[in-house]
Amino acid sequence: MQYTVKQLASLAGISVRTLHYYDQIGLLKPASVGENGYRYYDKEAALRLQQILFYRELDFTLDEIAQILSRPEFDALEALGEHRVALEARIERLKGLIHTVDSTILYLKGKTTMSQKQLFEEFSAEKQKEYEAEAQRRWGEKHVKESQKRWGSYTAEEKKRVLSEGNVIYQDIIAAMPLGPGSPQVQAMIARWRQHLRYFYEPTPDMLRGLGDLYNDDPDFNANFTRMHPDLAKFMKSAIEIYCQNLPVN
Amino acid sequence: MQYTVKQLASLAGISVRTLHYYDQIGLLKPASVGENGYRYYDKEAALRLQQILFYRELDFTLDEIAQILSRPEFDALEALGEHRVALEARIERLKGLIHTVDSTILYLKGKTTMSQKQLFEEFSAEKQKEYEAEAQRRWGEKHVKESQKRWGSYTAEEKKRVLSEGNVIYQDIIAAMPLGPGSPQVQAMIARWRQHLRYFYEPTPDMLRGLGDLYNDDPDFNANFTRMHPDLAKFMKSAIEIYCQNLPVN
DNA sequence: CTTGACATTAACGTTACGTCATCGTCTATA
DNA sequence: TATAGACGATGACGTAACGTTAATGTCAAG
Repeated sequence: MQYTVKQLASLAGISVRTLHYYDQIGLLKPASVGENGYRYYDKEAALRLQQILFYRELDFTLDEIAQILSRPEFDALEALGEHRVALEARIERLKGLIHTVDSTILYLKGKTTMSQKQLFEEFSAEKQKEYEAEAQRRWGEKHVKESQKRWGSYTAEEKKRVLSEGNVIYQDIIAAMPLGPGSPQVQAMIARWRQHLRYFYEPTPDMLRGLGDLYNDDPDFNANFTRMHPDLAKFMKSAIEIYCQNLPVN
Repeated sequence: MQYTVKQLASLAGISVRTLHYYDQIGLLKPASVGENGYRYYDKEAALRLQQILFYRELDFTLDEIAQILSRPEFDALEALGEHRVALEARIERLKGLIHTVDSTILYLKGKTTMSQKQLFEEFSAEKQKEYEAEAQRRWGEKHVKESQKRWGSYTAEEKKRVLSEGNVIYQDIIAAMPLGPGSPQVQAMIARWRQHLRYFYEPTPDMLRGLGDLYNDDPDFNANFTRMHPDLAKFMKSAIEIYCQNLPVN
């Protein structure tokens, strides 16, 4: 029994174009081609198509499907195993995204907790000066001046936005604390946090470590972090340490 | 303070090309363009870029991001809410895929015996309740009550016999799959299967079709069928369809 | 003045097809 | 037998969000 493109397509619930395409990339060739150029598929081709569609539904790329079908069954098992891992990673990522969405929603709804607001204000007011003094002791004059300049050049509105972005990050980190400081999720958040710091200055790995210490040792900083979560400062420090260790050597 | 493309790009951790692209599509225009054609960004642009990157990390499309940033904050909330739902749907889908991957792995490992037992237990235990709930949504109360009554009136021994009979039918169908869903052999098995359903309720053609869909769409049913053979659910559906079409008009 | 870093635009490649557009082929019917 | 209409083919553009050359212009430093 032979199928034309239309027949096979409607049988499998796909479009004719898809069959053309699969022929084009060599994934599924017709059993024969008439001298009029028409494609004719046989049952074997139909079965191969079933396999293709099965793996396609599993979100394999057509390239991967070609690999799997060309190699013996053993490769299929291996590919499925790896694919499973990839799917799980995607789920974890999506879960993280949902969480961030949630905290952003909360923030936008103005449900910022008292503690957040406090962190907020303290950063923007005189604490900034103390912070600068502390930073100066730690990293010298140059960076501090830059920090001052950058921060001072923002309007009040902008400062508010920047600080609130920081709050979202901290809230995310708190939520991810059970996963451990070395978990990919937390490490990704640290990366985000590092990006965030650029509003203030260019952070070197050493400075990141220094901040980890600062959050623990400085009473004011420590108080702010503890207000959000009792273990946050400590957690940040170890997460930062791991983050710095995994940084490319450059 | 002005940034060149490179400066802003490395500040934000993105590529120059990305900035070019964002300019091109009008998502982020430079604050000014020199007469040499160079793009210059100011801090306002940098802040907007931060927003863009934030939403981008949340898997919003650039189109959506443009919408969100152009409308007031209220729209952002709405968008985030919808986005949350979409993310959850993606997770559910991925979970289903993982399940299918697992059963396919099991199948390829030749663990069919084990899988039969599992089908067995899941069908007989709580799954029966869920199944009834689903059936209720589909066909209303009457049939379900009848199903419950019939099924509930069997002893454990009888239930076991009925379920194992079902498994035998499915295994027969799997063996006959290469013959095609319209083959007389398979059609005879579908008739046998229909008889078998009478243990649960009186199946009308419409309900048979509904079952075909259910076996494909419901994750639990689908998982059970996929465990036996990756294509069984789809195959059942088309075989049922053919069977119903060839049914005498009464 | 040269060199090297950085800037620009243009254009193709990527994935898996959808969607015309143009044109040839087959089949049933007037 | 002429023709309409269904079906076949190929070609080419469009999609999303950039990556990647390529060719060329500009700027700061030595």
